[in-house]
Amino acid sequence: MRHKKFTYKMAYAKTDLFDHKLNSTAVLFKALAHPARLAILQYLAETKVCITGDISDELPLSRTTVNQHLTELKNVGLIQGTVDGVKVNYCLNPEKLKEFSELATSFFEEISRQTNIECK
Amino acid sequence: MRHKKFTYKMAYAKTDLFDHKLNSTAVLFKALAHPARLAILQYLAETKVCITGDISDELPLSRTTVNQHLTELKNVGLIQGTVDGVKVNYCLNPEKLKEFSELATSFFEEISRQTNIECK
DNA sequence: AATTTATAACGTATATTTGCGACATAAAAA
DNA sequence: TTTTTATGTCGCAAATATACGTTATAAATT
Repeated sequence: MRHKKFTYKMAYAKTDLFDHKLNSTAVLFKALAHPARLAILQYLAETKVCITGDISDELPLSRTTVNQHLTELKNVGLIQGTVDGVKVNYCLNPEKLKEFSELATSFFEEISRQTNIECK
Repeated sequence: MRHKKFTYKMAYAKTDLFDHKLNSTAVLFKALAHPARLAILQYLAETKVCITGDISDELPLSRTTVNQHLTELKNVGLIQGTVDGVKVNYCLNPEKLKEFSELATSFFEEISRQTNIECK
């Protein structure tokens, strides 16, 4: 235990106690932490044409759930949706995608720099 | 709704319905989806010397919670722990780290291939 | 105007994650 | 041997995540 000066009783969500960049990176990884969301991204990448939300026909999930995942991806900016009458055309956001890719890559590079570690 | 032939009543954890590689990738991202775990990895990378579990002194979290995060990282193979008497020396697993890095990179590349998408 | 279609929003149930204190264990030190 | 030290395990509480049905809304179609 050795004298912790932190005595919060609240549980969970202590993300504000960490470095800003670490949080951003974690948020990025969290957005990609579900196969459905990865599948959605892949689907949007394959069908170059922007596709409406009925991606649910391609996934073993209900429309509601897919919509929820879409919203999550939209919240982090990985995809965009433009309204077209009743429909919504979704597509990838290349800029954000690149930004995220670089963030992930830099994290891996940063911690992979010293590989000469021996865990005896 | 358009005629879904999926009528599971069970909620949650439908990961078995997705592609194996997608699941692996999602598991990887999930392991990195918390700032504490990222901080632990960074700490282990900085202190080249393998360090014991009292990484908790470096983080605003209790020893128990840190231990939990360490276990998660151990479960996916990102870190290793070798017993040394009462202590446990933790260190990064360079191979797994590289493997994960490549998996992430290939995913990003795969979906970033076609960037000429216009979300009109 | 009534119906269809596509989405989003709301509410709910369940599973998982996060966080922690308390206790157990075992090696090392006194 | 008693005490200290370092870890791990257990159980609990609270917050989130996941999944889905139902309902609401609004554009398009009939």
